[in-house]
Amino acid sequence: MPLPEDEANELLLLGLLRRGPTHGYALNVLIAHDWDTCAALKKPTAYYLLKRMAQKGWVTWNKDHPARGLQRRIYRLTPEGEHAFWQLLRKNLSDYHPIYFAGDIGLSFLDALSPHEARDLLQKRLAQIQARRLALENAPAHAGAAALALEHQRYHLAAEAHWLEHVLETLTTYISSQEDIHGYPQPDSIEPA
Amino acid sequence: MPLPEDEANELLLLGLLRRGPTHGYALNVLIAHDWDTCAALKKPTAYYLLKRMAQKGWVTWNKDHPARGLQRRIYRLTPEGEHAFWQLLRKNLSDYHPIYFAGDIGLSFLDALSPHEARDLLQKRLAQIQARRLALENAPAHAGAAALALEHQRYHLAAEAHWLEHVLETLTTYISSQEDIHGYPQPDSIEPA
DNA sequence: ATTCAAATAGTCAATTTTGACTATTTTGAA
DNA sequence: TTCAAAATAGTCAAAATTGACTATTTGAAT
Repeated sequence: MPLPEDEANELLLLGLLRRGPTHGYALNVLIAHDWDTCAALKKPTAYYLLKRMAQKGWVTWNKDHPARGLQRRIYRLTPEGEHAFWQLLRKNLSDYHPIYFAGDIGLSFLDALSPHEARDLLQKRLAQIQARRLALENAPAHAGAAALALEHQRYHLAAEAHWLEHVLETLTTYISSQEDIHGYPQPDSIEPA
Repeated sequence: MPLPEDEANELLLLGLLRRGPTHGYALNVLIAHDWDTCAALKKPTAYYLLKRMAQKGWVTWNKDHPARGLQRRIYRLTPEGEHAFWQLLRKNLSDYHPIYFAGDIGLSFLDALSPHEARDLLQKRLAQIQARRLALENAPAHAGAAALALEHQRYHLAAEAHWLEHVLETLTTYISSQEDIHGYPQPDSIEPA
């Protein structure tokens, strides 16, 4: 039983090969350009998966013999690969793939820091989210295929920004209440000896 | 330069050890119970990371000698480990960690299916999201620590559900318009030979 | 004509991850 | 008390992942 991401990556490669026989470089460039928002598939991993799918009989390759230029492998889908594509697509669409937020670990230990420092750090995080949102707004609308994925990523980032803003509001309110009590701002926490 | 998830997992282990010396089993049970919504850290990986952090001088362990019961390692934080905790915490909080949705790969190839089948499959996905939301609503509010992470996961799942509902609405509208044109529902697509 | 950068096409060693496994101790039911 | 299941504590071989590397070809500037 492979991981869900593993299956998704295989699905991506099969889906791209379904458009027609392709060589490895084109696959990797396409993934890095048009799927950069939803796939973290590095080049060596792509070649590894292609080899593995070849063993499963889903893809084959043959060397081309260009009159000029580098010799290279032309990968193509087999009928079994076409079948696998449909199965993986149906599974991918019908399953929910849980998300783990690496950033939530830090939030779990937020109370180890002073509210002031926590707020400053999270504001940096929020700025990065907003920068990413801006970048995606200005991104050229990837024709058809990845459009839904792009819309999803935008929607997600908007939700992330809203949620972080809410957290920051809570923190700021707390800081204000502390200032009221003590009459002066709290110093930043120093790492205990 | 380690991966962000890697750093987050180290941060988690350090943060737990910061509460006091602990043996491996307790760490793993805690992670599986209280951090299951934000960390995908398996037992062998946890032991691997503990060993690696021991090499970095961040943690040490000594065997205990219980009068009865299994002998086991008691892991504890070194001063260097305490220092590393602060560094990793600050980095984790101030950085945004991009998310890759495995489910977006399938969405990119949605047009390979009939709108009818696509709708049915995505409705299954939505049902799973709603089930997970319900489970999290009824989850016992993990005391303090992971509360923010839980809130985040809830917020995220609500956004996911809303977005999928929007996609499904678009699909359904499209299906209706097709029915208007043809006067009868489209048959489910058959996998091409 | 030469040279330097970029595009093309992958490979490999080292690291990371995990499913499956071993082994002992405690608990609780019959 | 006896036996089985669950809790406890970790290990290991196999698989997956990737940073860094090699090597050739093309394009463009000089």
